[in-house]
Amino acid sequence: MKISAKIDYACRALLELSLHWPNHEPLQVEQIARRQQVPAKFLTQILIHLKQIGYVESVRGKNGGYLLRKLPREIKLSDILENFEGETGNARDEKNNPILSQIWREINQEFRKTMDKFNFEDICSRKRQSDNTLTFQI
Amino acid sequence: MKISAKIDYACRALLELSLHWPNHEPLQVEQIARRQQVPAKFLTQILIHLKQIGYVESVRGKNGGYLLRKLPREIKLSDILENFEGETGNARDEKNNPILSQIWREINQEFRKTMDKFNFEDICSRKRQSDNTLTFQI
DNA sequence: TACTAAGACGATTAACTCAGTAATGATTAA
DNA sequence: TTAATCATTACTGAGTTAATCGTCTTAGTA
Repeated sequence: MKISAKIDYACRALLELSLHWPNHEPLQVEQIARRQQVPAKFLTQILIHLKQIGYVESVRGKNGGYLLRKLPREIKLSDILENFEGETGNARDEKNNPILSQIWREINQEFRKTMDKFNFEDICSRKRQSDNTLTFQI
Repeated sequence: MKISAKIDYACRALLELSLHWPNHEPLQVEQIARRQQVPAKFLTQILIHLKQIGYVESVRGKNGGYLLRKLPREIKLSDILENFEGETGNARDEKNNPILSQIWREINQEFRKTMDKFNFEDICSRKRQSDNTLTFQI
């Protein structure tokens, strides 16, 4: 079970934007990239994709940047994974080996259920909580 | 969640060998390939890998072929996935984003638990049962 | 015992995807 | 008008995937 850099980065960007929310000032690619240690140029591409699938909006020109287009609570990890990975099933053995095929489907469903449990409001809470803990420890 | 051709084919081969078990005649790559509709030469590589990680054994020379080296019940989908995918985690953000990192770990655990449920004895039963059903339907 | 065909073995390759860079264009606030 | 910023396209190198080719082993046999 591998999480590609792209998906990982997309989630980091959404986390950063969620932490920023509900502030209406757009957040620049450069800033997100710096805070989350992601290559900025690469992140640009990812944000464009996130925009196309409706999770963020962009403000062009000076003082532009990105903003969430949904409530953090409405964005789930499963959505992102599916949108970035494309088709989740494998049609390869649909015809030839229906049993295995069925098993992959069952596994996929379970997987999706797990991913559904994580939305960005919760992830933000966890982040804030862990930051507090850290502060106290220092 | 994508299942690569390699993993899919590996599972098909193991299914075929499990169905053949406990017969001690080795099963030829050519046969497995034909029955499961897998490119034979490619399957060879996969079987070599399965041999290296101890799931099958080979008999060389004429009348050679492959045999299971474990009981079907002892082979779980999770084993195969892990052995073929290599490392399951992503160390990318371990340092920078421990929260996301932790979440990926939790998801991975769930995933593993799901995959643990499937062993090849059960898959064989399902296969045999479905074949029977088909026969009755015809 | 030397030969031959069946069949495993392992190196190699072609195509593709992933991760990232670079260059250039379009848009807007100041 | 200019500087900041997103948008778009093309490119590249590394790594992976899917598949092939040629070689080595072995059983059977004349």
